[in-house]
Amino acid sequence: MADIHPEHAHIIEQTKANMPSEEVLEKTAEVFKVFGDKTRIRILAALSEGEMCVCCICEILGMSQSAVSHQLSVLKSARLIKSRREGKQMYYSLDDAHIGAILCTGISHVEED
Amino acid sequence: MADIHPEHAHIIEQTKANMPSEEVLEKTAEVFKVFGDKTRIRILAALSEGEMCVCCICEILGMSQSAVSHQLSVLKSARLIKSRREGKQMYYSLDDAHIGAILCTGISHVEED
DNA sequence: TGAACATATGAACAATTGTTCATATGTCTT
DNA sequence: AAGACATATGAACAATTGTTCATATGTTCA
Repeated sequence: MADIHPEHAHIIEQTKANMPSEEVLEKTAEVFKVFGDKTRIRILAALSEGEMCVCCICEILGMSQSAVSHQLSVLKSARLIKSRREGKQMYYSLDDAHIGAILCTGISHVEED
Repeated sequence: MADIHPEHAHIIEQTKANMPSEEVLEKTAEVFKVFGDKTRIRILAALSEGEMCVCCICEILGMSQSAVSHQLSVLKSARLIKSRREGKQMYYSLDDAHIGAILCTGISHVEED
């Protein structure tokens, strides 16, 4: 590992001081890890159109109920979506405004230039 | 897989029509996958304070030069950061405003409630 | 040119992850 | 209460990923 140049020392200290806590960074990485899968992104993109039941999501994605349900549970554990029961069906929706914003900005980054 | 209720049919069609292309969703998932690692999040958090050389990043993270360099190359391939050489040193910085925004919103989501 | 420095890269290994299949849970209707 | 329906969950397998170690590339200065 390279030596630390004296003129870098205070940048290092300053940056360390301004960084969010290790706990926050760890949890943030966990959240993005959940965004980092095509099936889950497709689910989130569908839900950004509005609340939806599981069978609709399966139909839109063209995937098995089991695969979708597993991913819904991952999304819910990470608090990216929330659920509501109506009779036999479960309706899912984005958890809060952050989720739509993150998704949107990510898509913009991909779509631009 | 459950049957499609008639009242759901048009929601399904509508949502399918409004979804970004498969290619965009795939690429978006790839971008978030890159955000989904603690080491890379720490690097991005450091770079959000400003441009920085590799040895500073190693020092801030307390990690080996090799591990950091590998992750920098992942971040760069995904166009989350860009680099600039100055003599023997490489300086890295966030690629564009989207990256800081995504990171920031993710951290906010974690820090709130 | 050669030595020293800063960073990059290839191979390899352990650990994590997404899907499928089978089955369980919870809800409604008769 | 039983059967049908909608969704959830456990086990298992293939595939992907992050780090380490060793070494290569590129740059400066004597």
